[in-house]
Amino acid sequence: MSSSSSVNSGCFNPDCKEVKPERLRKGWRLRNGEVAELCDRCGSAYEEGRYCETFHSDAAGWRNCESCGKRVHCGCIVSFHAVALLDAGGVECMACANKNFIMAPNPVWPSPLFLHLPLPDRLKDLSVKNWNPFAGPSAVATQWRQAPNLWNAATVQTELHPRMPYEIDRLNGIDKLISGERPPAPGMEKMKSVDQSERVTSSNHKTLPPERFANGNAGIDTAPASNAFHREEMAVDGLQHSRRFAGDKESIEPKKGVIAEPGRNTPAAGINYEAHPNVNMSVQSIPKDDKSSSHVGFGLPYASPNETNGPTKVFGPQAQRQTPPSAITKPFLAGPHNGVESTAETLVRNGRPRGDTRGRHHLLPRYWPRITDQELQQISGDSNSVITPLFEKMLSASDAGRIGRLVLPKKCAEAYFPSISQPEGLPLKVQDARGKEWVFQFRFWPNNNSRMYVLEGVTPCIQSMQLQAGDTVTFSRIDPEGKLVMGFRKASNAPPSDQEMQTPKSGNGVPKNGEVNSADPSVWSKVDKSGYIAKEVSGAKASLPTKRKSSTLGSKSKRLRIENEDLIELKITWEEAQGLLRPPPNHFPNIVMIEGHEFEEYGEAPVLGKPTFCPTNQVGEKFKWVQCEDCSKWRKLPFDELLPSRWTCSNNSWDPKRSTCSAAQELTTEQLEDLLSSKSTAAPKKTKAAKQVTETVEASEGLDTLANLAILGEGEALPSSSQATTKHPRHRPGCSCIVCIQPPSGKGPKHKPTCTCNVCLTVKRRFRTLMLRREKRQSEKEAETARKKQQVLSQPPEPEQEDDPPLSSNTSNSSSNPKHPLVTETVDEDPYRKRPFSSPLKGQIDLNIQPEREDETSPASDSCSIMRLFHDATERYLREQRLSSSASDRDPIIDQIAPGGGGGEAMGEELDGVPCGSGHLDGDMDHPVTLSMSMSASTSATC
DNA sequence: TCACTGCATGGCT
DNA sequence: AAGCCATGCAGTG
Repeated sequence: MSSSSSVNSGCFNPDCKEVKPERLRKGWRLRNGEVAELCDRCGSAYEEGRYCETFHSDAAGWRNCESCGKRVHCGCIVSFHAVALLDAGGVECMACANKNFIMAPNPVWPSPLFLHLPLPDRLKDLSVKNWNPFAGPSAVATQWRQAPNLWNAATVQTELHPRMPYEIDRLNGIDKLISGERPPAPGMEKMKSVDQSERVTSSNHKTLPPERFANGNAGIDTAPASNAFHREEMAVDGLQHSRRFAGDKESIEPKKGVIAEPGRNTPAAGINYEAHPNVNMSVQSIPKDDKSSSHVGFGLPYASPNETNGPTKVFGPQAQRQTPPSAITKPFLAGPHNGVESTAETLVRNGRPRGDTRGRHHLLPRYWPRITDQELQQISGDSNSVITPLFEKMLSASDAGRIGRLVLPKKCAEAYFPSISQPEGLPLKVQDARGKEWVFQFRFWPNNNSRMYVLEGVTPCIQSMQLQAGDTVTFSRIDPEGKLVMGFRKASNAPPSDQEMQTPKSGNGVPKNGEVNSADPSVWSKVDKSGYIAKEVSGAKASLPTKRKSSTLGSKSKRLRIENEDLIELKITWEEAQGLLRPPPNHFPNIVMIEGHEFEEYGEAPVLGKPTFCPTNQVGEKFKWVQCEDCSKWRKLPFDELLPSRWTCSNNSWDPKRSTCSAAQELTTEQLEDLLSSKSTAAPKKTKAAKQVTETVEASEGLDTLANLAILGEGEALPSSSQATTKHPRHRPGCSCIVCIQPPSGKGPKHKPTCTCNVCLTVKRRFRTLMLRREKRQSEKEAETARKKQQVLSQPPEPEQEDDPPLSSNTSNSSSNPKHPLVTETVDEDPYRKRPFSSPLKGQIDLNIQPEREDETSPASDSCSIMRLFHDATERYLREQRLSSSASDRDPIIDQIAPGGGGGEAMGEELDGVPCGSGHLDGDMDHPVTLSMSMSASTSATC
């Protein structure tokens, strides 16, 4: 401390007799930025507003309140905040000033007075139920630069020393600024005076719901916004108010200088740090693009959507932009929704000048917290906690990846998180859904003259919450505890408008829906390093972020994802997916038995559709049975009935009596089972569907996916379908290909050569289909070649680079053949053809292949792995054929691939010789099929 | 070889 | 066109 009194026996008060106080209490902010330390007695006097009466009774500067006549001291740093200077001259005590402020028709003038209100008075007069955010007991909490801290209730107050103007700044690391390290703030430098009449409306003050004040949100301003304010901004604002009050706008600049220069840090400067929530009311009409709004300090950048419904709905056009307008009703709810200037929060944040922030005054909608009032209520529970949604963010693959870094939206970070000046940042305590506290490192990286904020060390938390890419984390604050809560919303959950977005919480402000979803951690998958997400994401609706560079939608798609509730993620088992495949019209599938499993084979792309079955009754009438996706009851429909993507009983216009879910099912489950089992096609799946009624909801989600996919048409047609899945960037939500249906890398069963899982079986089955096609093409090709040879008898045929090589030939030199992608895709596997079965994938099927990329070579691992499957598939298929098929039914493919009937390696060698493709094979065989299904299943007709 | 860290890159708003 | 930010990637241990 620079004061001579600092040499005093510990108590800063030179008049104090206390030599060695047991403990020191915080007093007023000194000009050097430090805080006067007082003994208990002096500190108590200070806190109670008796300091000057006690120690300065004989000093000059005593005046009488113009209103109540009370004697007030206005001549020292201690008492500075206890008086208000009146426009007409004279002074008022804070009590009167406060009263007048509240009641005055034009509340503008007193605003600065509040800045001067000594803490004790502030607390008493304002009856602020502080929603204070982060003024918690922890050191971390004190890092928060939240304006509302100024209005912390006593509970908070006790956690800290009495709130003095500078003190808060110090707590937030602003002391540095005061010490001269504070960089120039554009908002200050460019600060313009704004007509008070534009910034404040008396009605606002008068009509503020009590809780507004109770929350410390001071009317229009809401918590987050308040939080967003930086001390600097507040200071600026305070200055402005102060100067306005003094009727000397021009003197603002000098004042700013005072703030920035510790040596000149006068009490007046200190005032600037004493923003008052009430003053926040003054910002509404600040032109949003007016940088001067930065000074706003008082104007919370964000206001709750509620506010648009309330008496304080005075915001500009942006105020109308709240997302789900009806979603949030709590007055205290705050968020960026209103779009009210957020410039202030960033202009001088972190002590760095904010460049051009015009037009970026509010958070992007994608970060708006979409929490309903109900959710807030649930979060706050029975307690008096006040939940302040701050922002939310959908987890990207990077966020959810193992790297453990959650990229924070810059504005959010700067608005709601503590100010950090060093890249190392600081630890941040965050409470998760289960009330568990985590400490993340909140830091930033310099990035293009800007910053990139991240939360590090989030992996454990994210895993704990079972979050994946596509899920959304929400940051809220619980007051008065001031805890930062990291809630979450699963991608599968309904959007806020459904009021399902977040959920009852576990008392700590955490939504429960996620917990519900994650009740069984076993069903959750982790996001692997590649950013794949598990298909098990419960529910069907998902909005998955994709790799930015592989996405055709980019950031724009984010909003689409958010808003497009039709987006769903495949969540069915492979078996279920199999059951969704129907033979195309006028085609009858071949039933193939592989390892005792019955599979359909389609000569052409199958139809994708809802799980219906179309039996024929005794009189030859054909009809269709379809399952309601709500109640899982099966309903009978005309055979030619076209089904929507989601069919429920309510869609049953054909049978009004059974157009509600409450209507009884026409057939018993047993009868249905009989029907299903008697149906030859897709028996496994359909039988299962009939039997496992309880699982039909889940299945139907998958059906939804597939049906939607079919209805929506081919991939790029709609954003939803064009969006690559995180699981497999090249695939689309709803993709039923083997890549997408198989558990993510590292999850699920290992695929050994003897594996008989559905995935492997499917690979085998499709391999056979491929072989059949290839055989057919090959035959055609050979015929064509023969014709050519006849035409050029005397000349040796040109190497047909463009043609499919014979099945038995080495295809290593084959090049891309646009005419025969199926074939040409197989060439890339050549380098790996002869590799032994030692896949580096260790038995897994690597999903990270890009079937569409015919010009690329899949990793060797893919090749090996897939090849192994093909080997195995063929092997088993042959075995099966030998067992179950007659000689006359021999598959030409078999004859060709396994002429020797050998097994094992021999078989593998034979197969290697077949240009069947490696990693591409999957995509070749599968993905195109998926697309075909999409196209051919446009009606979901499945019969 | 892997995990981690910090910065760079570039698509997108 | 500046800035944001998802992601890549080199360096390091």
